[in-house]
Amino acid sequence: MEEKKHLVGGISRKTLERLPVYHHYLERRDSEGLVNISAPVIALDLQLNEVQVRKDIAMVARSAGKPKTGYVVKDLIDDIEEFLGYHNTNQAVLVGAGSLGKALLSYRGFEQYGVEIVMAFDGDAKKAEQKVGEKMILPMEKLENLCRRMNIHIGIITVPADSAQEVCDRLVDGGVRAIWNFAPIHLNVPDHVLVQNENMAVSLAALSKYLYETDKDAARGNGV
Amino acid sequence: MEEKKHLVGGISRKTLERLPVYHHYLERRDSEGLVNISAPVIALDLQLNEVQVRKDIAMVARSAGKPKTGYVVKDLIDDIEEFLGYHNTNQAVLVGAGSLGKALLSYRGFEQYGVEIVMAFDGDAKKAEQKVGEKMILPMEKLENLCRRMNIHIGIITVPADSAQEVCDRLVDGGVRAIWNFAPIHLNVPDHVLVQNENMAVSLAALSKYLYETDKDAARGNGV
DNA sequence: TAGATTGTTAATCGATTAACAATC
DNA sequence: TAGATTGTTAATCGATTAACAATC
Repeated sequence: MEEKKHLVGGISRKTLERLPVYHHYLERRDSEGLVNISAPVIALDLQLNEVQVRKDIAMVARSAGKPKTGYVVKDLIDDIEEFLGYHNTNQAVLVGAGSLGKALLSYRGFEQYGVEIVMAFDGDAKKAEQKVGEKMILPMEKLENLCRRMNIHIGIITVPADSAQEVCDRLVDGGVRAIWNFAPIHLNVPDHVLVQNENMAVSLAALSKYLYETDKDAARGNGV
Repeated sequence: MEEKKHLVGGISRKTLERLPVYHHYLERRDSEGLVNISAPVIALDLQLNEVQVRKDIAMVARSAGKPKTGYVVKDLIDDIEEFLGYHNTNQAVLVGAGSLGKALLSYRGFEQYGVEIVMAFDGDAKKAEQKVGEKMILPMEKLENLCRRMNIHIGIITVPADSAQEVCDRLVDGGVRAIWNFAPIHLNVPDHVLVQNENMAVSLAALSKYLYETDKDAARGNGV
């Protein structure tokens, strides 16, 4: 019953993380006119292990690579796109039209990955009824109802941590099955709902920590 | 020589990811007036293993927990903040004042984690010399020079993937030692530089994939 | 005291890397 | 053919979980 921890659809989380990186890399190599590519070359350029590259590719490729020549770049791109579902667009709603929320609303980049934000919700009456780009900001009251009626399955949470769990519950009530959470908080959800944490605090923590440690080492080294 | 892969300052990456989650959780419990807390309770609420919680705490806590009573909530909060360096602020620059970049510029939340964005750079002359909130957007020419002069060690990359590597190189030239990369691309950096990828494409891929798989399963189940 | 909880050592699990036969 | 590269099986490594003695 605790399946979804490491695997999403039979593929390890780590592999899933690398696929978009391969994808972008291959697109670039393709635009340079490269036709074939081998695992060792990919591994070298992306600083990965070549066996790992081969195994990742084996998870998604529909045709095998050829010894000596490697893989067909264009095929690999297609296979990754197909596997990640870049072509079947999912509609999403965003809750919390603060600065981060508005940025995501106006960000074009997501459609490339098959996700389209169609509208936003915000508890603040002043924000509601405004528009960001083409997208309406609606009052929270309409959330569950609209999600259900429009058959929306992805919710993006950009509210402060305090209200994130409540928003999460309401999204789930509205039929949302996948949640992209920008609040630095653990969300409790039913088993059938996937939570994807975009935890910026984590990244910042890692950065600060690294600088702190290296500064400390440097100070020690210098005898300062 | 390949140390920094899993560990940042002696602590495993996974533990580092959980620390901000504990931190926020403990702040909430503290605000509820809770004085002591035990690992099993934390584990239950955050859906983690209790031994894992205890080990994570052991990495950062300066005083041991007491059998039967557990840990002092306030001490734990202090210890995590101290460990993650929330108190020693690092200045950062941001490169790429598109919609995402502007959002991060105007986002208040980072200062809480010890990172302050002091200015931004953009190649577009029209954007340069504008301001977002209190923060100047400056032309790219000044990047290396200003980073050096202001002794800035964190660079945030929000340019399109095509120019990310070039921007990265220039940040490193400017003396930046930690890079927060929002472009969906692998960055090559010298050994002493830490790259933290905030790979939104990964999250979206996981979400899409999950929905696709569960829809597929449902369709199979229904015989549709 | 009895029992909940700690910290730690040992067992398990998953992901990465190495070794190698197959093949174009 | 010779050798680069594939796919796969086995070994290693790290992180998670289980087991347990110590203790308040």
